[in-house]
Amino acid sequence: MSRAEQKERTRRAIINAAFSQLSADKSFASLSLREVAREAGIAPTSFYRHFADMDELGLTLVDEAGLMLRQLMRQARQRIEKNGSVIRTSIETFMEFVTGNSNVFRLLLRERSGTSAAFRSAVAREIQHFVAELAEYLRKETTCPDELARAQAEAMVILVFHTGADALDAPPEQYSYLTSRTITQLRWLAHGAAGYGRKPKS
Amino acid sequence: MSRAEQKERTRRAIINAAFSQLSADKSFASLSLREVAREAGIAPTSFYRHFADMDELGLTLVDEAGLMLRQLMRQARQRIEKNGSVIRTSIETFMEFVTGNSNVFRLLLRERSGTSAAFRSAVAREIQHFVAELAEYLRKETTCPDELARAQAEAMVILVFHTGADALDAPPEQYSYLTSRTITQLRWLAHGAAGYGRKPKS
DNA sequence: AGAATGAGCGAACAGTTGTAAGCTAAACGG
DNA sequence: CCGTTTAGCTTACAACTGTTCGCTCATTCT
Repeated sequence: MSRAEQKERTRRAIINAAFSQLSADKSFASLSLREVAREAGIAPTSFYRHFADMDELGLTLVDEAGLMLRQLMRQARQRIEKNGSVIRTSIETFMEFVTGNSNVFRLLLRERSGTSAAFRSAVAREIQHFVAELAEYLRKETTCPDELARAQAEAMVILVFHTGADALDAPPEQYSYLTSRTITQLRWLAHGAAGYGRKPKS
Repeated sequence: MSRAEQKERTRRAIINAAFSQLSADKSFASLSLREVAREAGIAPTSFYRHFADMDELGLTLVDEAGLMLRQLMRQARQRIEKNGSVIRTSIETFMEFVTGNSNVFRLLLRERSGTSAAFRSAVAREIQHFVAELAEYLRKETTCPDELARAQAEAMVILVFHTGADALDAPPEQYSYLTSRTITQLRWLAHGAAGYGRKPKS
């Protein structure tokens, strides 16, 4: 086997080891270098051949998680074309991701407010992809001015993201309730934003 | 000095030590028992005279943080009576809390998605106080049916909470923008919920 | 006054952590 | 084919962790 090939292989082993150790009771911050190395089947010191420290690994994980999210968006678009029903399809796709890759979602959820500024901004950047894309859609589809389209998109993404977080601690029989609740909230936002030029009431 | 009195005093010293060690780069989870004891000016082993373990301390901190939040709500109500402008006053009061007690807010923000189920539900409970109170207000003030009032209140609280989180990483000159953006979002919600009986469009 | 209680302490423990130094051996480049 | 490169290893160390044990000594109770 080629050397570069083998190196990439154990690099992936490290990444996978890290992902697989994440859980409801174990955050990335509570992961130790040695633990990861052990799970990856390498000596602790070999870790350094691939990452300078745990932070570098963490940023890689966030990047990969963001990648999965973007693939998800593409998948959601396909479904929408065949299905119509933009809001419902989007949320349901997202919920499937959250429940099917809960550890990946948890990583983003936690590091969004974690102790590393670099992590926080990395997660924020991934979320902004969502917001930007949704905002563009809203600009095309509605008569919303640019600035307000963004604010609307941000609110929507926050609510959906938060619903995902709720789902992590909720029993599966509540998923459909959570989904429909969020659909209602998003419709309110869309409806409110549509019928609302500017009203400086307070 | 009475014994109980003195005990309460060092108990507070421990709590204050823990709070004061929290920061943008230091979460409760990354706090060690010895660190807290050192800051509180006691021997590590003396910690156990007051708390069974760090988790118990953490739950106490969450409770205290929740208490501060409830005091904040009361304060906001007073301001509203003198000031009118419900939405703006509420958000501004909240933002003052976030910026003035950022470490307390960060605790709630982080433990909401932390690794301890007990912490998560403790924070969720505190947030539910907000939601319940706001939902009751909406029921009185509007024609919203109960279930929808709750959904509306939840969305609003989430958005406000999230704005607080944004403020933690934003330069102070952006606070007013964040505030007005959130006001807009809340108005959309209120407006959308008001003019919306039930419309099964998708 | 005398006994009991309990907050706080120091020493010690077994465990874990990140990381440095130096070696081996296999893949590579000339 | 021989020298260089380098992924991975073992060993080692110093720092820190949570927790147990037994002691002191001021407050409290009888």
